Amino acid sequence: MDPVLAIVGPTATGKSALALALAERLGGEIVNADALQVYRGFDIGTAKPRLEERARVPHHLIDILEPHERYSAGEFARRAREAITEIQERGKAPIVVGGSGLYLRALFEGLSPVPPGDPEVRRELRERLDSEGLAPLREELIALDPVTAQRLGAGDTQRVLRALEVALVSGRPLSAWTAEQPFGTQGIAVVRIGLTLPRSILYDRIAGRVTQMLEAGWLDEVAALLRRGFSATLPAFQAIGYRQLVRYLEGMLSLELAVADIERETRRFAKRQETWFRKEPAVAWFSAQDLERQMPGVLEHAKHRGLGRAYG
RNA sequence: GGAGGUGUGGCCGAGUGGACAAUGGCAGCAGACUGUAAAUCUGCCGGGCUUCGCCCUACGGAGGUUCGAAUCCUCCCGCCUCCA
Repeated sequence: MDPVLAIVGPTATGKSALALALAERLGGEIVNADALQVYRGFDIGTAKPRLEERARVPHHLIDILEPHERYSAGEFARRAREAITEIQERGKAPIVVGGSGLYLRALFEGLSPVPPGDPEVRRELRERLDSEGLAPLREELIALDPVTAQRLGAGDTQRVLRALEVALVSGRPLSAWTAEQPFGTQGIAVVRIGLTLPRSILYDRIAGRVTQMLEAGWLDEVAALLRRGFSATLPAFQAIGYRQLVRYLEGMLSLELAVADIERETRRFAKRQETWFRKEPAVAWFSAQDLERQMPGVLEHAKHRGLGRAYG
């Protein structure tokens, strides 16, 4: 079986556009590797491909969940594998597109088989965090899983809670699970194409895109979601932009400050994505400044790396 | 012309005699990341070094007081407000 093509890179570089062009040229189908485009109703702020674009090429793993439903790297990897298999059975080329590094790693390298968490335990930990603070929880983690505790930053709330949850639910430390079957032991073959831009250009694009999103009715979108009764504390509402616009709608923040914050957080996010993908193995980087002109190089690279059958 | 205020590192902004190369934020740079990942977290950020430390230059400018000054005094320069 041919390897799977993956388009990676920071936000606002045009990954979706490139994927669409490639899919049309090659008779491919797109598998979305984005943590937020899965949610119905989160459209504008997630830069979700438009319906018209999705009509041109099949897109998978978009609009598959309601905003209150839970998604995760593992869930993504399972669904993406299914989608890839189906696409290949149809004789089409799967093209995975997304900027969520962990999700892509989960798909292509496989997560360690850590047992599922327990919502009840998670809720209790959350409550303890609110009442006692992080320090005692961290102490407990040091007792239950010193290896992981050592590894984590003292203030890393999210990971401390997660590690504690695993240890409490499974009776084994997270470090034991991951040691047993580390990343990479159940991977699938992939050819990675990376899109990149000089910082200054990328930052300009980010600012421009925020403006465009607002003009396209982003505020109405957020207001509509809240009106439907979805809690602003849902993970989906913690996404960049959504959390700021919620605060604006609640009168806690001026629109001007909200926009500035959205741009800033998006820039920082893009930087984090670059850091992640930079160390990712065998990414072939292409300039995102003129995607059309990059096509031949991208196709050539894909062919070289074993995508001959579908791309020949 | 008179009265008052103010001048801090790329920017904003704390600091009013020693613990100050100077809180914090922004901007910038680098990094971590195993099921919430658009999340969560970390480091650097005046200059130079042999970088858990040392040296130099620094808080508008010049002097002064003091063992010691971003912090007090004097003069000068810039900016702001009010009165004329």
